[in-house]
Amino acid sequence: MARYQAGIRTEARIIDATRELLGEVGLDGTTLKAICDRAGVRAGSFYNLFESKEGAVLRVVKDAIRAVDPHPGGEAPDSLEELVEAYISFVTGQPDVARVYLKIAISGATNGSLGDSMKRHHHRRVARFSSAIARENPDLTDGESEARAEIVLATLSGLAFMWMLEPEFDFAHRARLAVYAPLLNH
Amino acid sequence: MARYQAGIRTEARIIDATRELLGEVGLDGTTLKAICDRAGVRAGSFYNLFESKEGAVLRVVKDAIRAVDPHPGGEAPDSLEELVEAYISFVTGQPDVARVYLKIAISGATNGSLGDSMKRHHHRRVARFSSAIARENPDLTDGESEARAEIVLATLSGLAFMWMLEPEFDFAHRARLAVYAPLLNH
DNA sequence: CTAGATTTTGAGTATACACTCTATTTTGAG
DNA sequence: CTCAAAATAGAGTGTATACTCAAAATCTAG
Repeated sequence: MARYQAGIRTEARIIDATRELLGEVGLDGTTLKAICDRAGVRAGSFYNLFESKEGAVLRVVKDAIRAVDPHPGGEAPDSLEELVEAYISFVTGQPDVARVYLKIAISGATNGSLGDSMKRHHHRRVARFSSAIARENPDLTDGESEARAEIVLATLSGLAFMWMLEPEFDFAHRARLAVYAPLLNH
Repeated sequence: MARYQAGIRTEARIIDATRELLGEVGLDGTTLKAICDRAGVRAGSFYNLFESKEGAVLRVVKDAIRAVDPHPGGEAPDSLEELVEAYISFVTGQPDVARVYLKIAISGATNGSLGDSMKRHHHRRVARFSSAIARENPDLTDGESEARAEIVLATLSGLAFMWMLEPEFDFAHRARLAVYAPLLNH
């Protein structure tokens, strides 16, 4: 009944390979053969450990979603700065996971069960940022806070996509400039 | 030697079907069968008019890229406001084409010849926005203008992605708020 | 109307995919 | 050491894909 060490190590290698591939070549490039080749495993071993390819992909994607928002309860009293810095740490500290998150956010967001999951996650994030902004700017209406939260999140996402386009793009620097400085001169 | 009307109409139907599918289900969901079914055509007719599936996809994608930036020469003396309003018109006025542009920007941007094309397009756009910002803010250094251009473009892209996630999202309103108002209170 | 060119058809090909199954090897608790 | 359970290998299955081709249908200039 107890699992053997070999199987546990193999499972980890498969998950690593899946995450790397999702970040490098996206969802449709992550074929079973590619996963098995990179993990140094045959198809039979894969299916001894996972019910389907989708199973491995979902594990990686759910981990990525969780990594970008570690307190889904919404109880953490984060400031906007903390939220922004957490996102910057996420992108710069776990680039593999971040790439998976960003690729899936678009390619899988508009259809499938993954899309619903992404939508819920997005609304949680907007609410999170919105309440932080409202806390720091008590004169704003709910709608104004939410609008600003959406704009901050859109900017961070857009900059992260630029970073994906060119890995040398200084995401952290641009993100701080965008959020902490006014967008245009006034 | 001269082409027949039937073939020209069929070609247009195939291009329309390809554009719709790319916007609805993305690159990998746009199969040859799906294109032919929607266009009311058999595979043989498709290949009488196009060299490959990629050929039809590239025509649609290049049209989409051209639609978002109608003056690639860079000679048009656009203001930032004109550039932003042009982008808003693009998203709200040609949603099909915009969806194709946004989907491909991510799913196809990191690999393949399409990726290079997208990178060049991106740099052209940054330069375009950057020179508009520099023109309107002569006290900024080149680096500062470019940074602000990247931030404006990231925000517009991010908001457009939110619009893709939920078609009811008021993209135009949020975009104007983001660009013309300071991001946070000051 | 006619004939040559264009277009359309639809069965057929090759390949890649996710996944299965059985035989074999490896593991580790007793 | 033993042996049942767990893990692995690798050939094999069915399906979907992009693409081909020869024959039939359709078009349009003259």
